[in-house]
Amino acid sequence: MLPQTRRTPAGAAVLRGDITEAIQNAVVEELAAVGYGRLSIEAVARRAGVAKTAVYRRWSSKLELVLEIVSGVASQKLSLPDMGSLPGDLTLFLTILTKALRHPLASQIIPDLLAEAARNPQIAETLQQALRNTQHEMGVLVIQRAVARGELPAGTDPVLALDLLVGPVYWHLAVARHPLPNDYVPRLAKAIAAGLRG
Amino acid sequence: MLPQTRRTPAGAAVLRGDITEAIQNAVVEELAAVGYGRLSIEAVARRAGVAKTAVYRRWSSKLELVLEIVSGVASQKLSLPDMGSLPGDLTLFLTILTKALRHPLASQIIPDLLAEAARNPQIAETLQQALRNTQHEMGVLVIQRAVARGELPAGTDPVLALDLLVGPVYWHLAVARHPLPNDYVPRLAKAIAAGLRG
Amino acid sequence: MLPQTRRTPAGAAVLRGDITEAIQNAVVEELAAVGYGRLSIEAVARRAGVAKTAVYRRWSSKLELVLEIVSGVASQKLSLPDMGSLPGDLTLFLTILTKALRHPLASQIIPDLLAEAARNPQIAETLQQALRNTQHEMGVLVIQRAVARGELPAGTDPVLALDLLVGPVYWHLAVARHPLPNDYVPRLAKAIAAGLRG
Amino acid sequence: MLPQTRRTPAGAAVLRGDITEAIQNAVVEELAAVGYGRLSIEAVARRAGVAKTAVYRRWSSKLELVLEIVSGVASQKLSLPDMGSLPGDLTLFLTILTKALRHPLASQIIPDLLAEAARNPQIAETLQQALRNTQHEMGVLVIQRAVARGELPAGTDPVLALDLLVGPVYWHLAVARHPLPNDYVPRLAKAIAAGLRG
DNA sequence: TTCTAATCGAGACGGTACGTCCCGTCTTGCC
DNA sequence: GGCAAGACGGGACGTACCGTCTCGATTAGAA
Repeated sequence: MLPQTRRTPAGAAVLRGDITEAIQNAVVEELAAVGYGRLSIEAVARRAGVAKTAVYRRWSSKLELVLEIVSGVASQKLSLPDMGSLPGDLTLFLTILTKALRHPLASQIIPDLLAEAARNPQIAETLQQALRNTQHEMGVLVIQRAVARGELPAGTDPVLALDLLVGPVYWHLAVARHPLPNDYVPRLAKAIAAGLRG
Repeated sequence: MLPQTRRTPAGAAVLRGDITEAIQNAVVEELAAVGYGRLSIEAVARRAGVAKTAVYRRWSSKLELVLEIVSGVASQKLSLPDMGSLPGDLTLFLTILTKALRHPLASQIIPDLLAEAARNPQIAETLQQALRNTQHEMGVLVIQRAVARGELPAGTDPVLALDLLVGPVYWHLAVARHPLPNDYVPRLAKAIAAGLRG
Repeated sequence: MLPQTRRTPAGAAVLRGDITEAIQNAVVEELAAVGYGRLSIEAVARRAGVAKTAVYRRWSSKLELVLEIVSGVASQKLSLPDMGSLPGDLTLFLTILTKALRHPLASQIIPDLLAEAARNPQIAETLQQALRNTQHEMGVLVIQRAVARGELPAGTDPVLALDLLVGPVYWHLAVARHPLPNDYVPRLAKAIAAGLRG
Repeated sequence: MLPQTRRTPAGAAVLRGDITEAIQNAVVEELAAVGYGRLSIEAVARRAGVAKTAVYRRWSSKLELVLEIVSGVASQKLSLPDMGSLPGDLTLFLTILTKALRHPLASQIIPDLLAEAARNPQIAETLQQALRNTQHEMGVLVIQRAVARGELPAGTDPVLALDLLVGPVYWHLAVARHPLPNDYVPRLAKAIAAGLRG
């Protein structure tokens, strides 16, 4: 039996149940293209090859639409393997972080959502949770391991440590928007390790 | 002699020539309120208590409007007095930076413009220049002084140093949007100094 | 089954499909109020309680809008029952004419459209057609009947006759804007009959 | 001594005191071109090659501007020489009337002012006076002479007579906008004389 | 001759309407 | 019942004029 199909005027055939997925993909692309502020259900539906009613039947506003997608990403708790030493853990963490921040969609969408979070508490809260489930947990884990190994003093402030870990890379990539120079990650890892120790 | 005034139908009296200023203030407020993407000339004019034509007579698009304002801020080259030692210079720099980033309008507008810069090269370029004239120059100055004093090795990378200087604070305040804990600035200054030294 | 309705934000319920009619009524009222020259689509939409787009979806200019309405009136070909004698026919004709010209909207709109016709050929043409379908055909009919009855000579010029029939009433009501004195219609009918007979 | 001149940027030299006259000419031309409803002081000033302030210093509104011009025309009381017989007087009167109504500016402006009079009492009043000073007085004179000569009965209604005199010509020229056929005036005069007599 | 007052142009101001383009909402009718 | 199609009200666009108002320059006549 053939899967049920629908035909758009352009002739494209889309699997029936894939409408939800098509919309969500379209949302991500639209977010990257025009940002949250200019994102419109109309454009999302157009990009997904779907009628507006199909979108509104699933989500009642563009806020809901975006939050559900961000939440989906945020809920993936990441784990960080133990590399045996603070510099090793730092290097791995920074490598993962730089890779994530260099992903084209992420680098377009994240600053936009952060900006929107400045005026929309629901987006802010969802993003905080996403941060907590990713960078925060991973970063704290790195610090705890280093303290346990005796590489860092017991009173090391995880908040300050996290700022030192994530801030420079975020600033360099997402704000200053420069490419990473050679050996950036290991040199940064070394500096952070020294900074936290001293 | 009284200054010449104009009277709006509503009876408000506005100093002539202040129209330009009123518009620019309105732009800043609108940017903070709704962001660049949703900023409309119509709303700016309304908030400034001015006719749309008065805006279009001065700027031909909302991009020009915003760029001129950002450029205005960016052109104020700041100087940093020499505090005599690296920790002193770092503390002063971080104090200025945290104060700037905690300004309500700045904390609303900067992330928005950064997000917009991801898809608008002109905004990106203008922001880069603004950064260069402020954080960048000040930060490099701090490093050069420390090298001259022998507090840092001659080969210290100013790029990495700047990322360490600005990144954590920006991340903490503008991204994570948390208040600064006690003694944050001196502790961060100490950690950065240690990190840069070795 | 109840008729389908739409609800405006103000709560008014308007029958679907009546939008076209509401717009046309508004056009007539606006024409009477401010004339063709100052008629604006915006005001029409406002008066009709309808969005501007709803107007532009139907007509592309105020000229089209007005022409369609005038054409609508013009297309109603009127017939004139035979009263059996020239004075009778004349009286009936003049009665119908005076009634039409005393209608408040007509007396406001007709002079305005005539004035506009002096500089707009399309309006002029449409009005000519309207005249032909109403006064002209009826008037010629009256003359033909009288000739057939032997009340008027065979060579009676219908053009001159029509001018005598319509001109005085139009002048009195629409130009001089005076009310009709007592017995005006029968006295005028008698004079015209005598005049045509020679 | 040369007359004092002023120079416009375009280089045209205009006699100083002629500004008033230039404006009034421009008003007449604008009235004919766009009608009262769309007439604007701005366009008048432009056509006259004069600044808007020069107009507003003399008249406070376009109504005043137009009324003064119309009044100027209206104040010229016309007299009609006695041709010795009713047909002769009628023919002369109709000849003058048709000549006036065929003047290009008149045929453009009169219908427009009549239309405007339907919604502006001041214009209506001024026009009535103009009519009274021209057609009305002349027409009544024709009737009175004919009564005195015994060509018309004593009880002849001057109002009805005037409608018969002016209406057909106005209708034919200004409303139906047709050219006058051959012998129109004498044939019309004959018909009117017969109509009034019988 | 200098001053003052009037008048000129030029043009910025607030405002209204233009005709267009999207948008979110809602209804309809096909499948 | 879900879907597309599309009309609806609404809002902003950027433009074009308009009447009002202010300005600086030029002129004319009085001091």
